[in-house]
Amino acid sequence: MQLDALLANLDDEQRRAVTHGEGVLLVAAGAGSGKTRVLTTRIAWLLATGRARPHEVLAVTFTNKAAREMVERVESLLEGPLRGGFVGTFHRFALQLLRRHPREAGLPERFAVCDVDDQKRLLQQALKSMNIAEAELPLKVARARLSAAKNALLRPEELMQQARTPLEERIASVYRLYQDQLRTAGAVDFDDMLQLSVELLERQEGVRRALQERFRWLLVDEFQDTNVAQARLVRLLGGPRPNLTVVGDEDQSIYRWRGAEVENILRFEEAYPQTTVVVLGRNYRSAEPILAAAAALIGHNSRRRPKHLSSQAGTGAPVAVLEAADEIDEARLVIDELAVAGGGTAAVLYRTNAQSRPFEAELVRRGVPYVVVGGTRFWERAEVKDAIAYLRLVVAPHDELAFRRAVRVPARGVGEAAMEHLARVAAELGVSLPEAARRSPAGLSPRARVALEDFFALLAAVADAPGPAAAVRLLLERSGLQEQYSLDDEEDRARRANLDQLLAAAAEAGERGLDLAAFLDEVALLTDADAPTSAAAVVLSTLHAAKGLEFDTVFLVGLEEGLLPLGRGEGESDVEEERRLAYVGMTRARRQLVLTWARLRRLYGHQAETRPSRFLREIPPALVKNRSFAGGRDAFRTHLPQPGRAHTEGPRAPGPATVNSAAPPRSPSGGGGGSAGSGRRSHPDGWRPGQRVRHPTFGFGVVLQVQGTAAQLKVVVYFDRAGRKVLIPSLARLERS
DNA sequence: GCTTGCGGTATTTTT
DNA sequence: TACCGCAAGC
Repeated sequence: MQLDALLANLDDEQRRAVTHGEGVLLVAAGAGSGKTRVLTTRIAWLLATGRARPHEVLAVTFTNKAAREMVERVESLLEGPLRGGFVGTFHRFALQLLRRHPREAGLPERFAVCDVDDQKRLLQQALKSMNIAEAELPLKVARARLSAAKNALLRPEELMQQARTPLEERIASVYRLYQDQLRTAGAVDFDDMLQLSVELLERQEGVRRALQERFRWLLVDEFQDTNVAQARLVRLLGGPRPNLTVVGDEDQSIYRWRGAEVENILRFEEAYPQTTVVVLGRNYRSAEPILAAAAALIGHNSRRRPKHLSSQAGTGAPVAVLEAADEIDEARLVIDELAVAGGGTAAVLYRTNAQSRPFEAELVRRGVPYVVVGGTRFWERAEVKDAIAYLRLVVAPHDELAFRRAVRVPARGVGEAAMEHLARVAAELGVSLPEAARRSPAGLSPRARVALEDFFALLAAVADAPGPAAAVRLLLERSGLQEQYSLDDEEDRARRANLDQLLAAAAEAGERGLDLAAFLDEVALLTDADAPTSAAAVVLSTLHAAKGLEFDTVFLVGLEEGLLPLGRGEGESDVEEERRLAYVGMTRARRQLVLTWARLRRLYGHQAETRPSRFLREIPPALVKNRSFAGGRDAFRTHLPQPGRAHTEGPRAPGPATVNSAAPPRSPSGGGGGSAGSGRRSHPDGWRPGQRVRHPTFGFGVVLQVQGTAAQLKVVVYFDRAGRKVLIPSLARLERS
């Protein structure tokens, strides 16, 4: 691509960031200022000008989705594939590094990656063996503390030294024990990946040098969310004369509770004195009043660089504030308003997942398609993890955690007693737990012994299967994992279908040339099928999950003291993070922003009076159109559009009578709304949003969204009875109906 | 060793 | 209100 063309559509600031040469660059990118565009164009520019060769580029993001998007956009700019460099998440980079140098990192050759469940189980074991009661140190707290320690690069000894109270000492001891057990199991957890990578690079000069020489260009997205370990990793990779670009916005830092250090970006110039700073100050997303309101709000934070964002998205309606009687009324008001808003994408954003309920109920009642972002995600579902545990054991025969999980499901008569016996035998023989089980030692019940023999025979067969798909298919057929779920129960059928999806994912990985081990590594780092950026449905999402998305209309709901900001207004820094959260929510809106609160809210079963959020007061009245309904619902509702054309594809529509009083949220008029993968066009592969389909397990549904093409084709379907599913039509038996 | 009932507890969750 | 994790029965 021509250089001119590459730079043609950038504003001055963006261009300055993109064409910065060597050295350290901080791009302070306000909401909607074209951050991703700058990052991707910069990579393309570095390559196109010959400053960087592809294999010298290391770009890190936080999510797989962001990484994927980055690759796609760079490739489209370059009009060709991007090969040789690394674009991916911090964790993927770290895992790759550890896989390449397990010895140097002090790990066994084929170490396992343990998931959250494994982690909890190990930790629980540790707590139990130390006789620590749940009341003294709840599992959750322990996990959070250990994670925080690891993210801060503290080893058990160091944590012990820092301990001020007996409880802190206990935590440090738990940490040590947990870590020992993890190593004995030959496993690393998520936080280890980063911590061990840092240690590896600090200790092994050769490895460090090699990486520094290879990756001459580093780029980091969402720098405001980095923790100590990640910042340190970046520092080590950069070496003495880094070519480092970081992009971020402290106002959108919302993961402090997970170890993110806003200081990393606020004090970046202290850490890298030679930094050039480019401020992207033009917002291309939100209409003027929305941006002004958001700016006024975030202006109340003190831990930030003062900045000006100017709207390039034109004027629009003032921000509306709606007062509802209670949370049910809130849902009704919002969906009413949605009907009036007409056209474009829309989202309801809330602080806590529990708030989605009334909205779901109301949307179902009216037959409006909707999508809930988050919830229990595919890869976290028990049935999927059970199957994965088997596969892990095939790849790493000594994976104790996988063994413990797999052997329990389906129940085969190997329970706690047998496990304890095996653990003793393992300790005596000095072998791993699965190895002990393989030897079928004396002292087991005959039933357990036979069960174990069958179990390992199955694993051997799976191991011999050619490729991941065959392995999964064999596993599902022979293990009973599929049969343990009935065909009558709705939940169970969904579980079966999820296992089918696992098979589909394995097949897809196989097509990409991955073997079973590589497939599992990928799975370990995967969390979700893509969150929808836009769909022919209303999006319900927590504020956290909405980061990075945008919608024509946004409803930010539950603006009450105690809910947003959440909690009991303890530390001021907590309130600042809550304010950032509200800010992130507001700046998701392109054309229209509606803020709501309810006078009464049912929380944990009790209804209580609320007070409007301080955040509402922090927005100047001039920017807001207040529409309070003292008596609840009246005048406004009479403005409801008439039912009109039936929107028959509505999910869970029991019959025409209840179908539709709200217009389809993405109306055919479209307007300026159609950005990502726009919904209505018919798809070359024959699937299009709105189409009715049928699936042998899920029954009837409607296509919400079509992503990708050909073999990569995925369709998002909202099933009347099973809800939202992402399917791969080439594998799932999906039919038009 | 696996299913039923009770009580305590409640954020947010990129990997 | 709802779920989850623990304690007692088949």
